[in-house]
Amino acid sequence: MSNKYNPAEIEPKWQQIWAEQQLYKTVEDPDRPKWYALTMLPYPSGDLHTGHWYAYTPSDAAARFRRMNGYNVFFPIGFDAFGLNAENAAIKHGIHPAKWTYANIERMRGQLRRMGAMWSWEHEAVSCDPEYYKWSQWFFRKFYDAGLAYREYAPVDFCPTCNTTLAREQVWGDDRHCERCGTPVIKKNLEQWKFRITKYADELLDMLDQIDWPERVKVMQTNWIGRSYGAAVVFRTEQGDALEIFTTRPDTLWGATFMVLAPEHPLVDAITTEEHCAEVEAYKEQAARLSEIQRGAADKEKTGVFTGGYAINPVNGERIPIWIADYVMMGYGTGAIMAVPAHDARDFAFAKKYGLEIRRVITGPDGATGPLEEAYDSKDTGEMINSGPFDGTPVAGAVAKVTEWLEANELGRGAVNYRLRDWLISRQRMWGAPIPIIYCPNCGIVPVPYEDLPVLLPDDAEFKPTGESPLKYHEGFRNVKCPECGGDAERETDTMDTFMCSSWYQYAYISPYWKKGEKLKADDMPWDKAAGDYWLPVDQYTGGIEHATMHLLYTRFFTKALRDLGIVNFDEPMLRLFNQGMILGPDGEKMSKSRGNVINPDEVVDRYGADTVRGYLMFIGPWDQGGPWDMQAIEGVHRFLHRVWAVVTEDAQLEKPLLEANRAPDPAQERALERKLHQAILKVTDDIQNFRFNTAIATLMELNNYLYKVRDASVVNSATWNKAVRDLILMMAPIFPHIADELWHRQGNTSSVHKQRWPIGDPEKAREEEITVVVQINGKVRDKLMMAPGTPAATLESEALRLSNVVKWLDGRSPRKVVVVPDKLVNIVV
RNA sequence: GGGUCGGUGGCGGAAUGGCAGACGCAGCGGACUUAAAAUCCGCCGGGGCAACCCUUGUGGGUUCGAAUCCCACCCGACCUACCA
Repeated sequence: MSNKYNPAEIEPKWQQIWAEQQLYKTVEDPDRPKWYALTMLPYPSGDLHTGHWYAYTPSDAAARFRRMNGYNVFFPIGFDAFGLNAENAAIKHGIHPAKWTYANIERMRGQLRRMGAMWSWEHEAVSCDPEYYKWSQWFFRKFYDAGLAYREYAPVDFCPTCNTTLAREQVWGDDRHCERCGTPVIKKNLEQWKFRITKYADELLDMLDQIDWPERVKVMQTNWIGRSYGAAVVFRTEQGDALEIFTTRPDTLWGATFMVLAPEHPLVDAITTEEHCAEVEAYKEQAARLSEIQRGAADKEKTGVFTGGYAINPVNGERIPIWIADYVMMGYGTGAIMAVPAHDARDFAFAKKYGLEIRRVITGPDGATGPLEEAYDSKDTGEMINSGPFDGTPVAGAVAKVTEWLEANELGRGAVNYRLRDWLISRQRMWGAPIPIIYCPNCGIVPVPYEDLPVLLPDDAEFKPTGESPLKYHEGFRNVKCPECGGDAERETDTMDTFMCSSWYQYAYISPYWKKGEKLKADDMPWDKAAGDYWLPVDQYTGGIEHATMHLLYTRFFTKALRDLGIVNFDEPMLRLFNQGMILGPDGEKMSKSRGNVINPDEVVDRYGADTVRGYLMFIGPWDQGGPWDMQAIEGVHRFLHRVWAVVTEDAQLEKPLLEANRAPDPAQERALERKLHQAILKVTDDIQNFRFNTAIATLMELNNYLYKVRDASVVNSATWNKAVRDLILMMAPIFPHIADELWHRQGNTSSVHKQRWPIGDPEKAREEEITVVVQINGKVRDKLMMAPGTPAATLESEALRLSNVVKWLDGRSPRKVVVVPDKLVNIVV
């Protein structure tokens, strides 16, 4: 056995021993509290990068900590294995996506094992396995039966590079680009499958209060769902067509001097007069073209054209012109607005530009009624004017009063509007779970019967460089007999959004590939119910913030849908969430091949070992903050491990009697060490519990430095010393699992350090016997007192006033006031 | 435009109303070595010989006392956006 710390030797050794002893195998145990620790599963790109290490090793440390604290911890891992990369590789290299994917998974399993994490590998789930996607299809079928899955012809976002439609959540940024590849999306009119997530809009919003998630994720989801209260008011065109609008300001209805429709609005053609026809057509075309590129920045100059048509304002019977403009979106509200230029900035700008009437219906804060320089949009200050029966009504509370009046007069009603759209799940790609639907010329849309699941992906698909899904051209796949009439029919060739597969993986882990090879039924249970009842829901979820309005929204919806289907009996899938930050390259920029700032974790592990890499990543700073990789700073953590190794193994080799005969035990030193130890235990316990790994490691370093300081003193090999060394090893176990187990065994233990209980810090033993009390004069430190804790304020004051420095600074003046904070300070004010 | 988070030594960061800079990196000095590396010990915000003074983006405020709380502003990161 080598006496030097050699991670290359001990790390593979312990990884093998842990695997052989099935140290991390999980079984349900009703006698222990359960803890389901989940971390976002990787996409099998083929290489584990530093970001994976940054996401996974701290969550592993937290899981290990829970385990040492008596929890029965479930910490599974798997692969989100469908997706376009595999398909692109297939087109490029002519290999089937499954082959590419499974080869990558195999490689990544090896890389993941090098982290030394405590994953329950026996629960691994791979979403592209037919025994997995059989259930993804089963859920689709359940949603279809429940009316939560439907097919709709509508304008949708399409990525021309990925050759597929996208959900609204997967279109990002100002330029509306594809979340996956960055290409700006285009609009297409297509018939697509959607999930009715909007049914749960209120619940998704309101239940955010019940989960312990980071505030910024809650804010992002709140904004994304975008609930706003107001009124729906029905205007009429002169031809008599109803023209419904949504407004958050029904109190400004009397100020509506024109209306604006989105260029795509279905009534545009009906209201456009012959005279304006050419202009309107031209504008519509321009808007359509623009939306394909992009409608541009928000501060863009507003444009629009008059249709020649008029509408009747229901509250005052006024005839107002109808315009079309691209600042009104078909995808929000009804695609039509009443324009109140006096009290809406956008309408104001539009009215100014086109010379439309601006009529003030709310007074200014000072009672002003004159012409406006800019839109006045206060909901709190002012009163209504030029508003018929409401003149004189204070604007605060006016929305409710007007809404009531609208309802009483059957002109409109209170309404809630959401920004959230239904989740478009159709993807025109091959490498995904096929949507289990058959189109029959006689029977129409026919869902694949439960017992016929899964609808398998063909393994002889032909990949064309056109980027189109091979399923479309695969006769054997596409042609099918109708399950109802037995006649010739065709399968749906679109597959499901991969976010569908990752919406339920936390359940798949419970019993991976449940009912393997069995036929499914409508009333099946997708996992072992008893195991699910024990483990669910997830107690702690960790992962990146980039999924705030995608995966994290979808999986919440999914769980609510499952609850309504009677499959789960809770409302929220993940009770706590923590978002780690992003690890950056040494230059402080996002790691990327093109920047050449990528740190390859394999190489760093080769050089320093997994424990050092784990510890370094956790030592950089707060986990949710991320930060740049520092080539040199990692040495500090590595050095720390060497120093721990040295002090522990040297001590073990000493084999000297408990205390050398010529040295008397020094109770003061022993007490000091004991105090330091218990302070460290309390601090490290609190820190790890709250994911503050950086300060936890700093505390371990401090304790180790202290051991160095006292190692030549008479405490060495005393019971106090041995306890300190033992607890240091225990506290290192979650973050540095390999070196901890090695040192633990070298201390003579035979059972793994990872089966031990976390040390308990005793606040009594951690307490200082003497406290430095700062003595200030006018808030400036002038002297210090060493006092016993709990010394009464009066004593502190009189002691402080006797200090020579204090006497000198007072210079004969008498204190005006003395502030005493026991155990902290005395502040003398003159 | 709106929202969220942040701004502390040469660097990563600690301290969330009570001694600013824990811990680590880099740097400096010393021990060991023929020498270097490694290791160990010490120093390490700025000014000043010193007593002391200055110092947490800027300016105000609250307080006996502010990096921490409040107001205004500047800068940065992320999210979001003609949302009616």
